[in-house]
Amino acid sequence: MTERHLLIIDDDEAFCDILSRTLKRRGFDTLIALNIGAARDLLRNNAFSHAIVDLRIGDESGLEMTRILRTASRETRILILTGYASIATAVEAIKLGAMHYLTKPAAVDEIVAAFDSNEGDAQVPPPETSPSPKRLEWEYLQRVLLENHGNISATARQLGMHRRTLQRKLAKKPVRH
Amino acid sequence: MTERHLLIIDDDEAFCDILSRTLKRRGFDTLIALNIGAARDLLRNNAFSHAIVDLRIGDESGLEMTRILRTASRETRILILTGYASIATAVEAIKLGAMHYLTKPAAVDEIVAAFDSNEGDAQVPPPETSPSPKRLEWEYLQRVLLENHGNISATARQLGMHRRTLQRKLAKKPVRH
DNA sequence: GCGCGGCTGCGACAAAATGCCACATCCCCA
DNA sequence: TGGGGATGTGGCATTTTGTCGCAGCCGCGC
Repeated sequence: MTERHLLIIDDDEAFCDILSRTLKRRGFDTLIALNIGAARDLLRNNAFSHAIVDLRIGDESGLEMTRILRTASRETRILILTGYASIATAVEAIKLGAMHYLTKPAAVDEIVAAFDSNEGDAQVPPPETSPSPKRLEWEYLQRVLLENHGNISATARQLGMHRRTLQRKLAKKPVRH
Repeated sequence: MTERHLLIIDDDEAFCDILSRTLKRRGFDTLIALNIGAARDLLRNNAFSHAIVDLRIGDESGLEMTRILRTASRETRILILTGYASIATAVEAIKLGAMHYLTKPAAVDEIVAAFDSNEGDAQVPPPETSPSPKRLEWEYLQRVLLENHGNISATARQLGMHRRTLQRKLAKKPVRH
């Protein structure tokens, strides 16, 4: 495997840490930047073959970050990974040269698969099995619930779902697969 | 104004007619194709500077149509316009060379603006609100479906859900928020 | 102490979604 | 011409929702 220097740009430090650690086990050599300034500094002294960027880096824009990465190197494989996904930003990101656009939550396998797709055009077959929609939803609910400090009513409002329904979903155990 | 030859590919004839008439008033010289075959025929004898393509042309794929258009001419400004919008297909379409991706219903002004807009000077802010679980699921289904090249049975297996259920979910239009 | 607003858990019931089986087509031939 | 797989659809039995309503708690200001 060739060198895989990966830069993760996301303002969520805990998320970065976990992602970084996991990807290191997968053979990536990762660095983290919590904002665009930090990323710029790292770019001065490093060349990255891969990058994962969040759309919202604090109050900064991941699209701007993408532009910077692209300017620094046309070789970098840029992956957008965000909880604030929209079609408009996806379109923009791809135009800017991002190679893929995933929404949180996403399995690490999916991230790696996205990076590997088209690499030397050896097509990666789709995984045998992916998380079920139920599983994805459960993780998502947990994440938003955390954002709302465990407030069920607020979470339900934010998600546009009925509080009763959210309660019931949370009461259930996560589906395995 | 330079010549604006526009090809509309959509299986909804009424929609095509209205759109065509409106855009003619805006100075476009439009032709309509209700399916890929018809579009192919028109491409044999015409060169188009612009194209609007629906993602679901009957049971055919707008992505496939985009590929064909791109092959026919690298100059054509291709706009995807669909009621079944998803991030996965948007990413794919832009990679294939579409210049923009709008969701139905879209104002004619938006369409024209999209055609006229030049390179990504667009400032797209990420959304404030989180997507509803339904929306997230829709996006996910579309993504996996694309991975499986549109094979519904395979997608259902991969996701561990019933094929019938997947069919039904796909048949529905995506929820807005 | 008291009322108010917001959050929470939960029962009940109708409406909608899902799981599951069956069948008729198609299409392809790795 | 056969077999295997994919697809579209109809018809149920089950589950899961959407919605209301009600009661209990808690923090806060008067």
